[in-house]
Amino acid sequence: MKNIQSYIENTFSFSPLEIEKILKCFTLKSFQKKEYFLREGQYCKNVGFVEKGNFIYYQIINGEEKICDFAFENDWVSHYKSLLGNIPSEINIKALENSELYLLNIDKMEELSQTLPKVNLIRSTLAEQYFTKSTQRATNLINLDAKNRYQALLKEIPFIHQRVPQYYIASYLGIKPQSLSRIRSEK
Amino acid sequence: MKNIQSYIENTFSFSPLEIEKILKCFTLKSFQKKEYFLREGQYCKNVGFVEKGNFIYYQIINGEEKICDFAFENDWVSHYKSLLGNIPSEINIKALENSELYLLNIDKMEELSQTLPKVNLIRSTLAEQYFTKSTQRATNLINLDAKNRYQALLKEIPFIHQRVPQYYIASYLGIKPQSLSRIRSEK
DNA sequence: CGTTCAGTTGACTAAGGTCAATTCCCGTGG
DNA sequence: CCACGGGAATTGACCTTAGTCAACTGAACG
Repeated sequence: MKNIQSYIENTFSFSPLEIEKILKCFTLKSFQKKEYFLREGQYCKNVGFVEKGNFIYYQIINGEEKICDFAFENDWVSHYKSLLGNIPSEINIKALENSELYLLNIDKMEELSQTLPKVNLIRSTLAEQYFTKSTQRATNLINLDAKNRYQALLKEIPFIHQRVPQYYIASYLGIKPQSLSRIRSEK
Repeated sequence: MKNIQSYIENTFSFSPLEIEKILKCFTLKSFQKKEYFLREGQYCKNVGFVEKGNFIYYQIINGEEKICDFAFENDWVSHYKSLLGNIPSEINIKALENSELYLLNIDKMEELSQTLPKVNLIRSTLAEQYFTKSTQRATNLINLDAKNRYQALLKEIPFIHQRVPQYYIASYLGIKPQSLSRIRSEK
């Protein structure tokens, strides 16, 4: 079965009919490695569900790519601020691997939630997930040193080293690649 | 005129009749200095609009109060995750001064948005504001040193020293009170 | 093979933390 | 009105963590 279907079945209590109705609003799109879901300056009009592959979120600051998030299978991909506020994105979201997303257009979601108010559950789950992730990241940056942030990340995404280059992981943690290398060697 | 009224008039394009309808759903509540809007473990059921006064958001971590947000006049007060997810709060929100909030119950907001769909604008503005604040905080923690974070905060809230003790400001910035004192004297 | 770029390692530096001693400020009670 | 007490803020000396700069290794790919 498709990831998106089992995700929606297991996360919300929709009837088979409702699920069918919801799934019909999504369209499948493939992304090549390094292809962009969203670029700085664009308006984000979709939320995507990662059926396969992975994506990084980053900003260019002082000429450096600063990674601010990852998305793997069963995560949602979107730039919340641009989507909700209808403003240009300050971030870039690109595929690190060949990937597949189920896309849902924001206007379509709006429309769908008229006939099926329970769809608002999806919307608030999405909001909650994004909000939780970014506050947790700030909390970790304040309360944990680099080594503990790294261990927390490994606990959250144990397979990250298999799928993301180490210098991206370091960037996400807010440290230099050299420092992450030392943390790892120190064991 | 009340802050809440001019805020809603200026932020959204509602008709006078709509505004009246919306305002009727809010109730005014006073908070004594040090009184709590929300405590760890409680379920957050309201959003509040700060008519007067100010509030801090904090978590207790390793026995220390870690400040994670402030709210002043014309800000919204709420714990988004608890409100949306209907889960107990991990944070505390308390008044630093004698304050007044206009409270809107989440179920009431739900109900109101049935008859007046434009109310969803308020909801998404709220979400956007919270999301923006927390991602900006994480971005600042990654990209700026303590001095620049302090200057960014002063730019955002120029009057903060008049209304918040310095050790709370330091906590929000993720540094020790001694360090903030040194940053200020160095100027 | 040689080029390139990720990752490692070493030596040194800088930002911020820690511990401790004052000093400042403000509310309270005599 | 003044003196006192207690918490906030400042300052100094020293320490720890992560950054910087640079050299080197190793794997991937043309």
